[in-house]
Amino acid sequence: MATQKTPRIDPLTLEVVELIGAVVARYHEEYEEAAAEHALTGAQARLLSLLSMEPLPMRRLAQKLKCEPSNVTGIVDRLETRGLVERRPDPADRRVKLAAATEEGCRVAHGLRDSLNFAREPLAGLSDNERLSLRHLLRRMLEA
Amino acid sequence: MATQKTPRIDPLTLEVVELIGAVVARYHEEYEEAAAEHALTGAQARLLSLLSMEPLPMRRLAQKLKCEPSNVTGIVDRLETRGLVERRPDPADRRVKLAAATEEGCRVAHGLRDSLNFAREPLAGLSDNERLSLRHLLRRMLEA
DNA sequence: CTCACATACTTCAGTACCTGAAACAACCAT
DNA sequence: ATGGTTGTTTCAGGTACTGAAGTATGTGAG
Repeated sequence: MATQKTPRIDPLTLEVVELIGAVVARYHEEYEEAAAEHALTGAQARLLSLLSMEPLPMRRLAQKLKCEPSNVTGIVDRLETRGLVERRPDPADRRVKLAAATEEGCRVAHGLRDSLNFAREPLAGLSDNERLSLRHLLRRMLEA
Repeated sequence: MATQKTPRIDPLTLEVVELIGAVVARYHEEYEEAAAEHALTGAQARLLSLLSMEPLPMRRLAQKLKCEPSNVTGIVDRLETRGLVERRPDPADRRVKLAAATEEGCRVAHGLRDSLNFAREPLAGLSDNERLSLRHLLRRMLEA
């Protein structure tokens, strides 16, 4: 177990991994860029996007963002200061605070989604058939 | 221009974008996880991986990481404190400091690459033909 | 050669993000 | 009622990042 590292490096797999890395890098780049256009950080944009669908307790936000609840407090604080998010009491449980996007917050979230042109640009060059097989392959990768 | 947002949302494209988002999320998750196993942050892991190929001036590192040079100083500082990276003078230009992975740094970088199992797990379920067409599609996406 | 300008790196102040521990309030089971 | 659990916040500590200022070195025009 000591001498044999990366037993057989299938060159095809290696290249695919590299390509995925490139896609990931590009996706992130464009996401941060789109967020910055709306004066949001990446974390703020992700959180606001979640809230634009439905209000969520802080706890759930932390789970979805895969971080500690204490972290969410700060991000929501900053968004609340800017009037994009508000905290509402949960009628069913007085411990819980529901974070919800304000009307303005929803507008910003939609603008963000629209300017997230990673959708159009790189996918535009693909035919419908190519998109179909891409969908199939990505699904298979993710179900593993 | 006010009423008509996201003119026609091709559902197929939308789903593919969503799937790419999921792949990106998963990739990042696993990358950070692999880095953490070696007591590295994501930024440190990326920088160390670059240096494990060849020594680079701080300036080049900033370009590759798409951040300010002043930021690289701090990351290299932390890695240098742990003996994973060292600063060498550039014989050709005394202004330049070449950051280079130490022997220990190279070991950690290789360990990182090995434990980056996003390669094996999700791609393992794909046949060679599927990998080939995935490669083709990713290439086409990136060349745009 | 010298002077002005550009380049490479660092330092510093300021912000955001993130974690883990501790505090607090509210829920819930016994 | 009591004791344990859960949801949120606060705080301390650390990393990441930017932009401005500072230092040292290279370089080109005169």
